[in-house]
Amino acid sequence: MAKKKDITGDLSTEEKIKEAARQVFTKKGYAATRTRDIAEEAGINLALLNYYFRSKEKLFEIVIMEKMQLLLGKIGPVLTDEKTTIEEKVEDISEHYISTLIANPDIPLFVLGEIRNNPEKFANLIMTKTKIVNSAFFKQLAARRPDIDPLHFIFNMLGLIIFPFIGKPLIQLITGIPSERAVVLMNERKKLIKTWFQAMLDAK
Amino acid sequence: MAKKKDITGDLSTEEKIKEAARQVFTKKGYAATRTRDIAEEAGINLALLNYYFRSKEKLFEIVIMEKMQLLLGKIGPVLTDEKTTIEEKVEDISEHYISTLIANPDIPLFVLGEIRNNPEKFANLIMTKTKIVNSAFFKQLAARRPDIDPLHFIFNMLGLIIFPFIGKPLIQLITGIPSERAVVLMNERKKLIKTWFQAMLDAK
DNA sequence: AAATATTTTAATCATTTGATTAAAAATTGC
DNA sequence: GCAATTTTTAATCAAATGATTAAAATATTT
Repeated sequence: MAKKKDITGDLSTEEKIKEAARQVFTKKGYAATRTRDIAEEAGINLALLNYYFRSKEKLFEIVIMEKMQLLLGKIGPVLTDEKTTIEEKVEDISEHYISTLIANPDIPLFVLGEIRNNPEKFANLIMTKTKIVNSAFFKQLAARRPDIDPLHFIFNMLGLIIFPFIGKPLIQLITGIPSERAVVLMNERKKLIKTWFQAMLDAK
Repeated sequence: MAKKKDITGDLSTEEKIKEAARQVFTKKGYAATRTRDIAEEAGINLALLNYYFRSKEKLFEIVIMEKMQLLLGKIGPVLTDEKTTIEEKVEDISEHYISTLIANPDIPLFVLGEIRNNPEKFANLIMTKTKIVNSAFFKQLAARRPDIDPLHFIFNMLGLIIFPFIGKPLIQLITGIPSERAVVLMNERKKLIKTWFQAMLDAK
């Protein structure tokens, strides 16, 4: 066997390809990505991509599942936790996701775009992973505000957290704010969202 | 001249192609769309697409500009209006956009995705169209809450309005709510967002 | 060091896809 | 009704793209 491991900090060929695929796929989406882009980004011969991963589709599968896990992995357990309050859940999710998204700002648009292009494909995966409607969070919201559909507050929370990352290219074009300031703003939101969410819950 | 107009309710060939292009482009994005898809959707010969519009790119240009206008056209004038209050602006934008997006739910993901893929292309267009940072809305927000960056409230407003439409495929997969109920929810938000926004503004 | 197994490369294939062309069909002006 | 113009069609092109192959290079085992 001549298996090369990632020696001396350098990545193995396989890992170089995967990392390049993460970059290119998340930035441009599946359809706009050419396998040659990935090969170039990874600095490897195009044929190696198929040697290690069989096909563009298979490589994509790996990347999208990773990113989906990153976007959806945390939410289920938190929302179904019977022991925490609404406020604790919101703060937990807010802090966790903003940190994750600062490190991976392209994920939401990427994942949501691919779901749009292929809803059937992800249906099973997502449904098993997260059952919001029967969660503790849902019941807590319904008890606190029986007059408003709990889904509204789910939308609100996710909108406050995720939208800035989706809308960033637009807002950055409109306002011209530098990306360092954008990061500062996002960090501020970690705490602010909790307060805002409470205010919305109590609004009459 | 043998110019065919859309007689007896039927569309002209040119308009049939444009309408098909709207459908396919907004649903799948530029890269994932094949000119053959559009031709098939329009029920016309593929060559007619190039006969009327020269190229896929040119046809796309028309569609994306239309949709961008729909997404961004209203916001500038409202935000720069010196005569209206914060609350009136929020209500106006909220009602207008939710109505528009119920009729065109694919627009946000489409437009934001294409901006992501080609930020330079839209830079000029967007900057001239909307200068939020010097708007009356911005100043009003800064006066009302000097302790919080007004951009946060821009994000909040747009997030509350737009996110449900972007996240709908995801939420629909997660919750399994039927799309009629989704429309009901979106209509409810028209009024609710105004209240929520006020609550966030006053939150301490 | 020789034999074997693995990895990498350059060349090439087959399909897809945006676009063109030349001829046919339909429409219009006279 | 006939000539001119416009629209539509079928066939085809050229470039792009995902994938394969056979040979070369490299690493591993004995």
